[in-house]
Amino acid sequence: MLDAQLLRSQLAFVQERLATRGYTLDAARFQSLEEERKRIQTDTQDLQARRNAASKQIGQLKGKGEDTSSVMAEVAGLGDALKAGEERLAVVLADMQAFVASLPNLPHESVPVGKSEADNVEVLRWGTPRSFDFEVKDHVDVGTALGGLDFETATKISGARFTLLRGGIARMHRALAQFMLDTHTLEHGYTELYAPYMVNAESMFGTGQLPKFEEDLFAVPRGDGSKFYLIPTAEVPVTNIVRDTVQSAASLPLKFVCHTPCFRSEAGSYGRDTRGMIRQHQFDKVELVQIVTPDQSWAALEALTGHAETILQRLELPYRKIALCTGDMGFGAAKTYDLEVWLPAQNTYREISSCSNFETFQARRMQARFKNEQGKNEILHTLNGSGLAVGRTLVAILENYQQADGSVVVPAALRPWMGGVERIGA
RNA sequence: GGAGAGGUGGCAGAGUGGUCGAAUGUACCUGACUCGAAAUCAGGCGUAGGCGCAAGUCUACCGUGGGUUCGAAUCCCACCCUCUCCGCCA
Repeated sequence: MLDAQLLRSQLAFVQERLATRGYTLDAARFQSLEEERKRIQTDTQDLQARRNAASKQIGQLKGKGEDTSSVMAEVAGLGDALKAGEERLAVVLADMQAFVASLPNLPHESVPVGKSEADNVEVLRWGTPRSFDFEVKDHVDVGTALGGLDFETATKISGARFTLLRGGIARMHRALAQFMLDTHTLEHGYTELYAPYMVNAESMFGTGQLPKFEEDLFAVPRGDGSKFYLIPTAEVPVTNIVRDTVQSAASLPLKFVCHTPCFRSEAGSYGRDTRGMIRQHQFDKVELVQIVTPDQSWAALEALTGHAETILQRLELPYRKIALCTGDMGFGAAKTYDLEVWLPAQNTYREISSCSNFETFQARRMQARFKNEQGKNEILHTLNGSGLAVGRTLVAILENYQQADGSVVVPAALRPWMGGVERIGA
C-alpha cells in the first residue's frame, strides 16, 4: 500500500510512476475523495469535540450538585448530526482506504521501463546449455518412461494440473527441498520455519493477494461463514509474522526460509503450460523472506537473489537473471529479478525463482514497524524470493541431466541428500 | 464437543457510568548527585489520524463488532482469542 501522504503531496509524481507500469491512477477520483474526507472529518471531529466538552461539563456540574439541564439540552441537539457525520466519515474513510489499497507499488527508479515481458532486461547468464548427441525429451517423457511421473493417475485422483511422483523421482523431489533448506540455513544465515498452509483474510491482505487477486486463490469454507485461504506461497504466512508488531532494531534483519506446498487456482491461464508439471494447482517451494530496515533493503535484494542463484549453480543448471520491466512486475513489487532455468526440450529459459523488494508496500498494509534510532516507529521493508521452486527444479534436472539410455544422472551436489545415489533408472 | 477462568499501555497490574488515555510498579530516556557505576531524587515516556508555517490543538483506540447513555475501560448483546479441566483425536 502506498503512503496516503505521498498521494496527497505528490499526486502527479505517483501518477507518472504508476503510468510506467501501465496503471492509470484516477487522480480526479482521489482528489474528490480526499476533499470529501477532509470536509467530513473536520466537521465530525468538531462535533465530537463539542459533545465531549459538554459531557465533561455535565460531569463537573453534577459533581458539584448543580443543575445540568441547559447543557444537556444543548448537547442533545448534536445527536443526530453527530451520528450522521460519524456514519458518513466511516464510509468515506473506507472508500479512501479501498482506493489506496487498490494501487500497485511504485517501481524503483532502477527498474527498466517497459510494457511487457518483451521489455525485460537480461542481467546475466550463467552456465552453458549442454549439447545433446541424441534427441532431447521433455521432462514428461523422461519421467514417465522412468515410472516416476504419473499425470494420468493424478488426474483421476484430483483433476488437471496435479502430479503424482513415485520412487526415485519422488525421492529427488524431497532431496531437492532438503538440499535447499540446508544450504540456506547452514550457509546463508536463514532461520528455518514450519508455517500454516491455510491463512486468514487479514494475512492475504497484508502481503497483497487480497482484495484484488481473490480469484487466484483456493478458499476453504468454515462453519461460521468465514474462510481459510490456501497459501499460494510461503511468503504469505512468513511475512505476516511481523504483522501488527514493532521490531527492535537489534533483532533485524529477520531472515526466514520455509518449505511449503503452494496452491494456485491458475484461473485465467487455461491452455498455458498444460503439459507437464510446469504450472500446477499444487507445487512445493522453498521460500526466502527477509524483513529489514529501509536502508538495507536494496543490498538485501541482491543478496537474496544471490542465495537463490547459489542453488542453481550448485546443481549446475544453466540460468539467466532477468530484471523485470515496469509493465511486467507484480502488484506489490518495487523491483523484481526473475531467475530462469534452461529447459533444453523447450529450447528456452523458464522462470524458476522470482525475487522482489516490496519496500514498505506490504509492511504498511501489515502495520509492520521497527523502532528507529530516534526511537520512533518506522515502517519496515520486506523482501522475498523463491529459493527455489522445487517442482520446476525437478523438471530442470530431468531435462538437463537426461541420458541417451533414458536414465537421469543425479547432480553431484544433490547426492548427499539422495543417499549417494548417482543415477535414476537404467 | 462439555465445564470454568480471563483478555487494560513494552511487561506486570489497578480501575465496575463523569475531572480516566487510564493509578501504581517495572523497563526505557533525560537531568541532578558521583572520578565513574550502583543506589537515590526530579522530569519524561502508548498508537493511529485530522487541522495548523509553527507553537499547538482536536479526534479515535482498554480483544472485535453492535447497543444503552448527554457521557462507556466500566452496563447490555453477539462474536473472536487465550488458559485450566473432561471427552475425542493424527
